Amino acid sequence: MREGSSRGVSGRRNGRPTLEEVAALAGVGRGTVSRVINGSPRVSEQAREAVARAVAELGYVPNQAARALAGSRTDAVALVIPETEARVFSEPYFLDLIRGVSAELAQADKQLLLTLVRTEPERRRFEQYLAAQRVDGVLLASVHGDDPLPDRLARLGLPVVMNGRRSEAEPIDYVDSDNTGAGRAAVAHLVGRGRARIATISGPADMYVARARLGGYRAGLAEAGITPDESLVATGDFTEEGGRLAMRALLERAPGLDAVFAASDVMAAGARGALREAGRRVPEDVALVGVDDSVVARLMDPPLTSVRQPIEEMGRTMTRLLLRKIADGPGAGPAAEEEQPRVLPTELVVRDSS
Amino acid sequence: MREGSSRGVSGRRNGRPTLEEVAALAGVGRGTVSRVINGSPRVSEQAREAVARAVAELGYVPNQAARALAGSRTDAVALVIPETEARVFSEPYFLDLIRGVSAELAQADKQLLLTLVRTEPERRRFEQYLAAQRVDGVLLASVHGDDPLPDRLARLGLPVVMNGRRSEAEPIDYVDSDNTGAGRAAVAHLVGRGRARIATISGPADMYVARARLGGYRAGLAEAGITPDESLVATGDFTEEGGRLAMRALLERAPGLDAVFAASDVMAAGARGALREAGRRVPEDVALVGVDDSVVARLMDPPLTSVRQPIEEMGRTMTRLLLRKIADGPGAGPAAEEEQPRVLPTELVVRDSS
DNA sequence: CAGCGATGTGGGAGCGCTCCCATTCCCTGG
DNA sequence: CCAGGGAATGGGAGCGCTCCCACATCGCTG
Repeated sequence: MREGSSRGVSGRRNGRPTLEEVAALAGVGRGTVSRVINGSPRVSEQAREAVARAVAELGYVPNQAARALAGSRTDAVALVIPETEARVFSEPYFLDLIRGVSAELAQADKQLLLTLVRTEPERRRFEQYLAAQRVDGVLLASVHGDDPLPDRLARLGLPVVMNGRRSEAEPIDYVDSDNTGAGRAAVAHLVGRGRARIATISGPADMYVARARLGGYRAGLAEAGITPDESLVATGDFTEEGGRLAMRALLERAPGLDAVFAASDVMAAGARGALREAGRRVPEDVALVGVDDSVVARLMDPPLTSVRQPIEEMGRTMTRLLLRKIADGPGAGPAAEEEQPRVLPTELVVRDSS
Repeated sequence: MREGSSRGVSGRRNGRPTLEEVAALAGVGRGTVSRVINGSPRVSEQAREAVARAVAELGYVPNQAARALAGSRTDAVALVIPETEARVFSEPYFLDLIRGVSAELAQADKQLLLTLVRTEPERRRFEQYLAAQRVDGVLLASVHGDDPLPDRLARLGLPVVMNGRRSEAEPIDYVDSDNTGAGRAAVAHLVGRGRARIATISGPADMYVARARLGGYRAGLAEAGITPDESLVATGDFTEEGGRLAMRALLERAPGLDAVFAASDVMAAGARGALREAGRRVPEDVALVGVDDSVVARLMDPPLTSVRQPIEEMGRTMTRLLLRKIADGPGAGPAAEEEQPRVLPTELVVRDSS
């Protein structure tokens, strides 16, 4: 009698209870149930308890679609990974990033919509999704120097936070790791190991991350009072093969080098191959340092000294920043500078290669 | 005049055009627009064109929430990765899987909802999400032998497809790689290389994938007419350290072994370390074969012979299967046996370790 | 030429919420 | 003792779609 008749209001397709039914069972109105569900303070203790009981008894879970429609918010956030540029980073990078984002979103009870866009059509389709108001905000990973997407999204009024930046003066909110510091730390370490002819294998010059690490390398040399030598600078494309080729070029140009700072572990792995070919021992003849501290570094022979980035933490931080922007509502502009650290510190992990 | 007045029907929060407005501009009814949008054949060519023009002019994109609410389907699919068991697989595994799933979903214009569940509370929360009808179906990765989740979901009436199975007689739809074949191929290769005392480092016995690979190893020996020797079988936990310990145990028990089939690349890496400690050369003294063909295999010294799984293809196949189940509607039962291959072939990649 | 099914169409009736206004009730101060 | 103002509440009015029924309209058949 307590419920029964009021329950089967209509021949519902699926048997899930609705807010209305919870209200009936709790003996209150729809509004009150909604308030309880959404944690409004304007509810009596008594009503709150009655509703809680009814929710438990019916196993009520609010219908997300209805919420989104009525409230024009989705409680979902998109993480966009342009797959074309995925190999830029050593392999586990994205999984770590996803892990951080996912954990932080789960905590806030938001959904993660993962979007790998590899082709232009997929990209267009993705913009359609955004237009269909499927997400409250967007996280952008691995943004290239001239990518127009971030600005386009921002202009749409959609909150956006990027992982990494496109240039020094990035107008859009971002979270990055201290790439300059990474280069400096690597060089300082090598200098401390008594190396003097320190080369570097940099990434493509059109990527900020590559320029920053190269800048750190130069700064490190300057701090150690070492005269820079451009023949010690080679460029790779963040792939293993690129690292191998760059290393060969370096050995040819500057056979006297005694250390190499590679801007990624994967390039370091390539470089290691080239060194082996050339009969140079690591670390005896040439010390080697990479960036990322990925599996690759641990598995190399000898294990690679590498500068670790707090990837998962970047994911978490990005997500916090985005959620804050979403909560602040539209027109709030970029988040205040101080609120969150935008550039996270890196850390040198010393192994046997240096 | 053509539109104008009929447009600003209400002081809408956000300026996106609605189906109603498209209908007005096209000079047809709401129903017709809906039919055109959803590709119904019951529309005259003339109406279809008028609607198409109006859609283009207004830049109309259907509101997903409204669609989901009215149509009780979400056009989204969840991929669940239990993070606790993530290390079971070599690192790039999940990214490859995600890649395959994502590509296939994008093609079908569905959204990917990625859910990493690592803790019990997160898991419960996830079940809540499902109850909130946020997805049309679920893809489950890395399912453990006694995981009740698949059955629970299936009982909820939610279409489910798993990656891998829990046992030989898996009642729920799955896509797996030919783990038995992987073991057989590895052993056949080693036999072909003239090895006779072939050991194996298996995974935990409560995981089907481990049992299957071990079964393949045994079958391979039988096919080669080699008498099995249980002292040549050790068990690891799919980690590097586990591989190392297992290898040490094997060397102790069966010093005369001349080859090892490790059930994962990562365990092979651990085994390689133990072999080095023991002064055994690879491949001269002991030939080594792994499974996964991951980065790890390529970077080992010497590069590791490994059995490749078509991970991305598994992701694609799972997704196709799930989409089909969703399209077939509830109560359609498990998909017909023949429609899709459930067990994808593996492939031996020979490198210098054997 | 009436009669019928096939085909195209418009629009009502929801889907299950949130928003917000109106109402009720109770406590305060004058 | 009554006006006035909060606090708690009920419920109407949508949100933008899909579903489906009812209503043309057409070309056939017998």
